[in-house]
Amino acid sequence: MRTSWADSVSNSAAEIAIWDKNSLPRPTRSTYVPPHLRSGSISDLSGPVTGTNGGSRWTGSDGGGTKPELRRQGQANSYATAGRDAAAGGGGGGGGRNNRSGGWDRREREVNPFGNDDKIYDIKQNFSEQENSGINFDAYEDIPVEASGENVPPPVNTFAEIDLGEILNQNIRRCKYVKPTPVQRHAIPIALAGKDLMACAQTGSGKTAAFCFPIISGIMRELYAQRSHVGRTVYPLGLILSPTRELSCQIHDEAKKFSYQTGVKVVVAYGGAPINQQLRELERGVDILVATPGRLVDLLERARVSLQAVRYLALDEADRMLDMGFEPQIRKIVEQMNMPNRGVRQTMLFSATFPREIQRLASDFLSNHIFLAVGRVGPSTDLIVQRVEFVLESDKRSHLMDLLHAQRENGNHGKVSLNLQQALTLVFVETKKGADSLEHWLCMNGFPSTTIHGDRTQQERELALRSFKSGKTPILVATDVAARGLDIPHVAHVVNFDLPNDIDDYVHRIGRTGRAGKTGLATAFFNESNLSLARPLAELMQEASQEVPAWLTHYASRAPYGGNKNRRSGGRFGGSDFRREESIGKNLDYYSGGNSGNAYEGLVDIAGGYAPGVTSAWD
DNA sequence: AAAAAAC
Repeated sequence: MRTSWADSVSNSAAEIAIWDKNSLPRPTRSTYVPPHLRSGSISDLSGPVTGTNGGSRWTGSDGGGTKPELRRQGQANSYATAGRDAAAGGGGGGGGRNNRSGGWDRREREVNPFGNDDKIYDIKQNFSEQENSGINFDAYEDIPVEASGENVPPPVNTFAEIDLGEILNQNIRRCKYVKPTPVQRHAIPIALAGKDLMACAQTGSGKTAAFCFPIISGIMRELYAQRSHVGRTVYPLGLILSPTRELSCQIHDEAKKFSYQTGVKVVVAYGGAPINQQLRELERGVDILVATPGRLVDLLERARVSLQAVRYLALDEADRMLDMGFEPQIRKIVEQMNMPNRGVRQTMLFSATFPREIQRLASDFLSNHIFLAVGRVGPSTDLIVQRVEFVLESDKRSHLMDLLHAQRENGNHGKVSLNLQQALTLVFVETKKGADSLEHWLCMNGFPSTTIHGDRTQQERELALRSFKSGKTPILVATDVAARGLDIPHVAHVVNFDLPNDIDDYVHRIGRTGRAGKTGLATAFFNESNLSLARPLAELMQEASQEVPAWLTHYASRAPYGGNKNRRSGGRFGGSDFRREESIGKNLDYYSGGNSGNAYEGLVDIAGGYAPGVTSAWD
């Protein structure tokens, strides 16, 4: 039972004040409240805990030009700790809140995310290297990059140049990151400069880090960004949204590594799992919340989370988040839930694919953003070999069986490998029912498989993913729930048993292989029910220097024009800035476009005029 | 038409 004091606080003082740190006195540090005292009798906290303002400094979310500082009002029971301030200095203390005496310690020891969590990922032990050191950086040297917008900060070449501070540098070393990937080289300076960002880039090349490091660093540096709560409502400073539960988990796992010992607390919330545990986790404090939209809305409606203090918003797989199914929910979260306005918060959108319509939608959430596109790895050949085969619906199963037998006999497509390193095969189908049925059939025919789709319980989904990752069931039959973002090492083969209707989905699906500089194979079963995909698929494959079968070219040439309805934004690698494209449409003058001052491009002649609908960078 | 996402 909450005390009346707490109730009155939550009624009257729930606002997060925004003020200018330069013109207002800095609040004195609030009293630390150890976790075991928090949910209990708050009234022990000697009433108003500090605060220099009278509590009337609420100014709404009008930025007034410069980015204002978001602050808790003083009179509530803020329990921000001193840890972050010291941690931001990067030196002396050698750690964040958790290392500090009087910190969270003892009761809540931060689990070392680099430590012995190999129960889940035990297959890694069987592979020769850590994942990240396996990245083939040479392949990244010459990739094309486009960045447009005002005052684009130049890219960096090393992590040292970025100056994220010693604690983050240690985590970078622990992650075995040697040097930043292309998306990191470009995106991190942009994000650190406080700019909004729309980025097309590969997930396999460290996209998560590209938005996590700036957010963590920003929260550490910001002396005024203190963790706070009012009653049972918590106020995260960073919010990361993703379209599937598994992807949210994955981002959370990574973010925990990046934030280790920084004192920045990352919590994940998603549906299908008991909410109580997530609530407890939130109550213990949250700086960065990683969530799927549905569960977040639930938490917001229960008033267990408020977005009022959000300073950093990141949407992963942003084009999916803004497509027809998700857009209303995202709009609700971003525009109708008290989140600071664009321009006040910093917004970062990441995806491999950014159709122009989605870019236009997304610009509602952005303020004078920089558009960044990082091209695919390698100039003409690719890490993913794509094959298309004409397979009648009725022949699909036996054809798959042939492939799997051949694969089994060849080992990993001819690669010399240990038994342990058996190739993982990811099979995409159209429907949940189809997934179950194919999985059952494969198992009956001697191919240990499992399946992941939205009709399975979350427990089943997570078990399936673990079983697949570990190699216990080296075949995973999946719907599009697994198409995006999931980083599953050692997927050697992606089979599009049923092709998707949207070429972007195809791009994301095949991107589950050929990750982190490794090679992969993607096989698609094409038949007359995929006619609308013929043209974009043929174009995509041609662009990626893949062998396009004559019959596919034939279908493509006869395909109805509507096959291009999901028209991509043009440009040869991952799309280009729709603002620029629209200005081209108006006056054909490339560089006089209103929004694209000071653009730079690397290594690619953007003005070359590529057909719309062609692009080849994947997430 | 299907998939995903809350209870």
